[in-house]
Amino acid sequence: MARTGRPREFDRDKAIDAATALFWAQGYEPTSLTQLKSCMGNISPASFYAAFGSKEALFREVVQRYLETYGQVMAPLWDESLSPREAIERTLHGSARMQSARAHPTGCLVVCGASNCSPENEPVQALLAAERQRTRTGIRACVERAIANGELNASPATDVLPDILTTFFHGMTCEARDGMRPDTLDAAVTSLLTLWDLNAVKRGTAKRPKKKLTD
Amino acid sequence: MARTGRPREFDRDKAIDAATALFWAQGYEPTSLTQLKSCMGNISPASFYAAFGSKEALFREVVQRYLETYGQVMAPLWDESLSPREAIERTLHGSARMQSARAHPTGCLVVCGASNCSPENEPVQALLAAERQRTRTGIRACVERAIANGELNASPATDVLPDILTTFFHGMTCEARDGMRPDTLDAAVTSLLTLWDLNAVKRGTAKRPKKKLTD
DNA sequence: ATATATATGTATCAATCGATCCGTATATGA
DNA sequence: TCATATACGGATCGATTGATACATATATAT
Repeated sequence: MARTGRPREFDRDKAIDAATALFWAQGYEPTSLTQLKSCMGNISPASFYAAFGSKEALFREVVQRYLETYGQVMAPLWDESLSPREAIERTLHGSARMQSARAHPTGCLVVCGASNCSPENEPVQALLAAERQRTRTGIRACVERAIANGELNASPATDVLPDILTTFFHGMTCEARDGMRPDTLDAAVTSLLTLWDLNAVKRGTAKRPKKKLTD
Repeated sequence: MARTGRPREFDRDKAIDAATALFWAQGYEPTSLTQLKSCMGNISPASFYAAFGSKEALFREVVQRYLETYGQVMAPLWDESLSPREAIERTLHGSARMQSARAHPTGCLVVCGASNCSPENEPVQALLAAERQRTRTGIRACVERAIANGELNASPATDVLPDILTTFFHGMTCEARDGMRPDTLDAAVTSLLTLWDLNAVKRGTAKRPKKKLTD
């Protein structure tokens, strides 16, 4: 049964998409209610607050939407049907291309969405920090699974491999924002994964590139 | 000869240091004049504007100060008395420890000082972006010098090496801000540099670690 | 002593911030 | 038809933003 009351005159989903683009490009704090209402189709303050509650509540919906769409480039991290190497590879390549694509703001909303924040908006910071931590955990789990699988050697190098991958991953936001091209970022990912292969257990059927590692 | 007029009642240098800490921790836009005046010793608006001109002008002085102090961890990049490998190594290790030190805000001011910015403050963004570009150029120059010196092979892997190093370098800000410990970040740098050594030209006197690469 | 130059304290500016109130419009349910 | 529920337009809230005005205080220069 349809909901009672006067129907909304704007598309709530499209409004969230528009807000996502704005928050993604500018970050949480610099994005004003005026800008938001404007990009959502010049809706009134009353409509805004009735539909979303507050700026922070809208941002939380935006993050949720982002994670369900663009953020799905990270999904391979938690897909245990993939080999750990493939999971990492797909995640990094996918993220590199997504973050540097020109169809939307560059970089990662989770990394740069609230990187400059007043103390009063610490909860917003914390929301994104928790999500970044989830990524770290996912990357580390892949490496540990590879060690458990016998795909990677256990060694000091594989101990720090998650930190390297994570640091590089988070650095892509800065590079993409500063204009690095998708192909360039993608090639960097490919080469970085040499660090994985260096520590791969050598077998007849090992997943190693056919070309020389250094080429 | 001493300057005419009533002398300033606060220490301009210390005020800039205090402002640096604040801008570093919060970023340009979220840092208010009220906070700045407060941390500078409760100076008045008149004193502030007489001494610094504007919030943006102060920020430019702060960036200058930062580059001359903390930012000097990057100096090896342009020190041609060092081998390229040493220059990169010292820069990354020094930056890793500086950015994660607890004596001051974590991360790099140049990376995160204006990462969330309204369109109206684009010049501030541009100031830091130009500095980041300078870093990229410096890193690339080191790699190219190493190739010219014969320390590194010219190859697709060395072509993308600057991009990998730069991306990792810029990612350290996120990791440091999220609490990564100095030793951890430092160890990641050490391991990342394996990518350099993989492409080092092999000679009897080559600068290669004595231990196995993967350890 | 007087002029000049700079700094300070206080009050205040216009603009914008996120958010709320109120009267009205438009839908459904009984 | 009338009650209920939701959305809308527009005015406005108090707080804060970066910045300025003006009178006064304190130094040097002549």
